[in-house]
Order: sequence, then C-alpha cells, then structure tokens
Amino acid sequence: MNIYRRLPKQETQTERHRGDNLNILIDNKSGAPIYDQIYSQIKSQIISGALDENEMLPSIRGLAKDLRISFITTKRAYEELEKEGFLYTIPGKGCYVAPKNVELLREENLKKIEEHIEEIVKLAVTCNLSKQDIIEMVNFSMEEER
Amino acid sequence: MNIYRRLPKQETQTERHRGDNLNILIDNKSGAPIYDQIYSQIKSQIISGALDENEMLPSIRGLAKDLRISFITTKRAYEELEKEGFLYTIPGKGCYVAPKNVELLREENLKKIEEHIEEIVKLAVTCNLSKQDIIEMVNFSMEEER
DNA sequence: ATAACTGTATATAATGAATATATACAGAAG
DNA sequence: CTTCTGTATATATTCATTATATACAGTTAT
Repeated sequence: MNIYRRLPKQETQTERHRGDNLNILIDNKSGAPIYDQIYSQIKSQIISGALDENEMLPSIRGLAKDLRISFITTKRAYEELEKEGFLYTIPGKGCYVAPKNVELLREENLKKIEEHIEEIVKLAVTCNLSKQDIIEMVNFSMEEER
Repeated sequence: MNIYRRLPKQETQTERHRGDNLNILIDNKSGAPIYDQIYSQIKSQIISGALDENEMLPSIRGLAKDLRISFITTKRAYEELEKEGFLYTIPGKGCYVAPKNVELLREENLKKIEEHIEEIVKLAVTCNLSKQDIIEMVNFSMEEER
C-alpha cells in the first residue's frame, strides 16, 4: 500500500503484498475526519476499478500503523464501506473488495437524488411553484437525455 | 399572540395588540431547536399571508416571556427571518413583517432549484436513469402538492 | 426626564453528537 | 503458541449547536 508519498519505494518491490494497489493520503488540513478520508478514497478506488474484485485490502491494523492512527479509525472506515457493500470481511483473515454491484450504486444514487428532490419540494412550496413547474424545469434540464 | 393553546381567550379580546395574529406552539418533544420552531412557524405564517405586510410582530422579549424562554432565543429566530428578508427591524421600536417580495424569493429559489436539478441530472446519467424516471420521482415526492 | 418599553452586543454555560482512542477479547495461520 | 487477523466495550476529547445572562442603546409616553 502506498501511504503519504512513499511511492518510489514501490518501484523496487518484487513481492506483492495485500493492499499494494491501495493509495491513501491523509490531509490534516482538509477538515474532513480521518475515517472519512480513508472511506472516500478506498470507495472511489473500488468504484474506478483501481482495486480488483476480491482483492485483499490492507489490514485495519497495518493501515493504521502506516497512517500512524488508531486502528479503530481505520476500522470505522472499513465498517462504513462494508455497510454499503463495497467490501466484505472475514474475521480473523482480512477485508476484501466486494464484487461490483451495479444495483448498489444505483441505490446510492437514487438516495442522493431523493434528497435533492426533497430540497426542491421545500423550495417549491415556499415560492408557490406547482408540481408542473418543477417537472417542466426537469424536462428542460434533461432535454438532451432521453 | 396565541401561545400554546390559549386560543379561546382571544375570542373575548376587544383591543388588538402587536402579534395578535401570530400563533406559536413549542413542542418540547419534537427534537427541533426552539429557535427553529419559532422561525419555521413565523415564516410559514408570513408566506401563507396569515400575517399582513408591515404588521408588527410581538417583541422578542414579549414573545420570550410568553414562551417562558430567553429572549435571545426568540431573537435568534427573528434574526434568521430578517437575514432571509421575511421581516425587518427598527431598533428600539420593533420587528415588522416585510412586504412580500415574491419575485426576489422566487428568483432565489429558482436558482437553488436549478442547482439541485443539475446535480440530479449528473447522478441520473451515471446510473442510467431516464428523464421519465426522474419525473416519476418528482411526481411521487410532490403527490400532495398540486 | 424618567420609566417602561423596544432591539443589540458580548461573553458564557450546557448539551450532545462526532471523532478518535485504549484495552480486552476471539478467530485464523503458520 | 506466537502472531497475525477482525470484534466489542468503555472512554476521552473535541467542537458545533443551543440557550442563556448581563450590560448597553434607541423609542415612546407619561
């Protein structure tokens, strides 16, 4: 695994280890919680395909050691990812990238879309916009879509 | 002003006082902060037209006394409403319902709605949702609206 | 002018959720 | 059995939110 900027070292590695494909960079100035940075970065690397299905991820303790944080923090990131179905865990063994689940991503996006729609409904009510008005706006914005 | 359920009393009132048209009911079990409950209820009564333009609202101290809370809490609600243009304040005198600026409110909300729709479009594209799918979701969420 | 109202400004206390942790426990692998 | 792996529970810390008291300043009517 590549932590911070210790990338060059990897060039000379001959053996492959668990988590070698994972890159994590913690930005202390970002304001985002550590567990969330880990969560997001792993998630996007899983979605992008940078990590293979069923590939073993670094252990929560190993990753924590490299990042010099408590393993409970890495655990929290992994937990979140597992809850969302992006990885699976075998206690005593390790954590693995879950097979890609298109439906899962769809569900996630649907949830986000619902949230946006909720906001829109609130706004529409306060300025007396009708359902039809909103639908027309959507129609307009998605003209190019089918 | 009508606080809690002391509504019947109003029936016998002959004189009109500032804030007589305002109804506030604080629900301690709701979980919503007090200032927010006040804010929301006044806002909706202004938008609905239950309160007239330039009508004097109860003083932050008077309202606070009736609600048996600190006047700083009522002030916070009023502050928020003023920031959003729903009321205006004359220091030393009182707070008044702002003249309805329907166009401004509408324009602001339209802009926000457009932004939400843009986000929705992005999400819809990445998970192959059709325009019709989105419209159906909007329809569902706005079932009760006209 | 002065009492009794209005709103304002600043500093402070209380609460609670979010974040990160240590420590003790249990399964897997060599 | 030693050393990995993940798990569970209890705890500390931090920080934004919420609510407050107190001192200040403008307005109004007596």
